[in-house]
Amino acid sequence: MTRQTANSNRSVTLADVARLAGVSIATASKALNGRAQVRAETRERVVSAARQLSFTPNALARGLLLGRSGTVGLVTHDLEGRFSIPILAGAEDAFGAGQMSGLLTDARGDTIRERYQVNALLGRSVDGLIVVGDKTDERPSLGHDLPVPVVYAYAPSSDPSDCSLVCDNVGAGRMGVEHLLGCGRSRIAIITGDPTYGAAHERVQGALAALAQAGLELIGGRAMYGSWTEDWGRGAARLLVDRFPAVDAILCGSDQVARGVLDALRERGLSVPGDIAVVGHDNWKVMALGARPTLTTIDMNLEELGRLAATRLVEAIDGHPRSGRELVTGRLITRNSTAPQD
Amino acid sequence: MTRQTANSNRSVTLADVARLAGVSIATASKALNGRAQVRAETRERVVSAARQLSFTPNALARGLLLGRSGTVGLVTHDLEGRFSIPILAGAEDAFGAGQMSGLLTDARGDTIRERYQVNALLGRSVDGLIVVGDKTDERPSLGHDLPVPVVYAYAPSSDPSDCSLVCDNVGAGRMGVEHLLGCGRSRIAIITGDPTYGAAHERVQGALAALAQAGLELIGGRAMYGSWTEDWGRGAARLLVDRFPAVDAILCGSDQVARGVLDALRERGLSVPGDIAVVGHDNWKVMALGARPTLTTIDMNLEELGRLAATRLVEAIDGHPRSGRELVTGRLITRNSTAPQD
DNA sequence: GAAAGTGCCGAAAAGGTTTTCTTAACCTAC
DNA sequence: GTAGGTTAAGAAAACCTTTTCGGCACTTTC
Repeated sequence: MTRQTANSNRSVTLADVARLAGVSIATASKALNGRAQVRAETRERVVSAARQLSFTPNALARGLLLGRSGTVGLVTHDLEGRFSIPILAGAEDAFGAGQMSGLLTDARGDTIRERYQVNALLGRSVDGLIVVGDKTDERPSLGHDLPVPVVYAYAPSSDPSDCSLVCDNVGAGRMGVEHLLGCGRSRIAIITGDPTYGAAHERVQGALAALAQAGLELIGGRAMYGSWTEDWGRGAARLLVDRFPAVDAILCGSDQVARGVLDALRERGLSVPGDIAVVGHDNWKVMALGARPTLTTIDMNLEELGRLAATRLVEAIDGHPRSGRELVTGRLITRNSTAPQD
Repeated sequence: MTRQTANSNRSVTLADVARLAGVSIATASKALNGRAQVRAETRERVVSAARQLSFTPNALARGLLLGRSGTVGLVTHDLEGRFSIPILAGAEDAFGAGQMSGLLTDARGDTIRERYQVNALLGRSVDGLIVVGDKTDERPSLGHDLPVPVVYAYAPSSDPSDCSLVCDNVGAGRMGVEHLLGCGRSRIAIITGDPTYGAAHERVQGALAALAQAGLELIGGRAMYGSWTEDWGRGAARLLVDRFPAVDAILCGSDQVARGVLDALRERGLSVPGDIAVVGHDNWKVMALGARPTLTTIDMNLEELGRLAATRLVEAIDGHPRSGRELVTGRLITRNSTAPQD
């Protein structure tokens, strides 16, 4: 049995196109890729043959030859997808439709696993890597002996010569306080989350700076740290209003915490924002929109961060790497918890 | 300048391993792949050479040759990642570490985009496709003229000869009611979500069947449809307890709805589960655990669904396709909203 | 009319791996 | 000692595309 038996399940190759167009494989390739040395009429013939056969070039063969696969590896530690999915979406946008695909793997916070995944991805000849963390704290670098560029998103690399994209937590804290000041509040308290998270401290730091600039002090003297839960938000809010009834605004470390705070305030008979204004952090839609009143919060612009990460990666792949940490500023989303908008 | 100049950024190939081990490329390949015709001592030498050079086979070259790339395409419509991320995780588990990688693309609910993504994935020689929907309603089939098998997850294909994996919504409804009956409740009402979602109806259908079996009728005579929001849950719960004060249990269509229901009941001074027991649906952790009391709910076993989807896909790739719809049953997670567990 | 130049096209190599087929070496049995 | 058999290893083809380089045919220029 010879090889030219009809092989229906084999996909159409460039050779098929060339045969149909009556040219060589080389010419067909040049015609389809817009290379110069092809007569217009020939090119036309090839293109129409390709269309007729609905030819799709084999990305594997091309990748093997060029040493570029047109794929990037995405190593995520955030299985909830709260951070990595918007980042992936942004990356897809930045790469341009169909030009680049993302190989997504999940390392589940495990360094060994991460190393393993990176190797698997390198074996697939990815052109670059984006590492997405699950918190904004520094993480160890993957090192510089990798054959492809790496961009760290959300969690920056501890090595300042790596390229990292992070949220501007300090700026976010500042932004929250400035908004509250602009709403006429001056007795501001902070209820935030887990003190082992750098993000919690950074946001507080920014808030304190803004307060200091306005010549104000934090109600209670210090931020209240706990956990990133509604439960803690409720408990902390009760404690706060009992000890400092004069408080007129609460800046929260996350939307979950803010949600708990809002519930506790309502149960204490305090009106929001009448008596106390509340600002959250994350713009986690289901939380912020389900809250009563709907929650003013800071959106970290994760899609933008993702787009930027992808852009930086493409630049690096094209031979123009950057290094250092780049801050992505958030934006305030005003809703009813600071300024009723009926 | 010759080619053998140290080329540090070029990765180590099988030829390098073979040279170090003092064998031919063919032998090296056979040794590393566990083929038979290699002497044990030779194999040992090759393996240690490979380890020494930290050799990783080039997946592109292998894929090109075998016609299998070792990647599967994941087309998702659920950018929130609420469904697709657990499914991806399950798939990764099922494929086995590093054996298969998932090329994730997001079609954003757009059929044109989906078609485009599928073609891009096929160009990358994926071995199969998993299509993840964003709701449990039927979706159009991708057709049977694709060169690779397709498995539909969460949203089944409208073509019954496709292989689809779906949640057992009917069973979930039944499960919820049976749990409530077991807790001694008999005056059960249903507050669910958007009536344009088949899932809403199916869960109701299962619940009604279980009620009928117990010789009971639904309080209010019919399920209350609205939207998948807390707002609706609150409003519906108020309406319900005003009109039917005797109700002693509410089965909710989602955790978000349940959350609203719980809030409204608490504000009406009704105790949960003392006066009224509440069951949710989804086991969306932040919702269910943040609720007061914590929410008994039905987990749809999405990881399991994902694992199963991946398993079915691998089977199909290996030449053993299945067709038809396969139900994945959920499991009840009991928390304090039906049975206090202090 | 010959030499130089130009425009198009095709042959072939390269990229890294797997598999088939061939060869070489060694052993067993008569 | 030779024929036949068995085992281990290597040579080469195949997968599909891109690019370089060579060559052919035709045009221009003196």
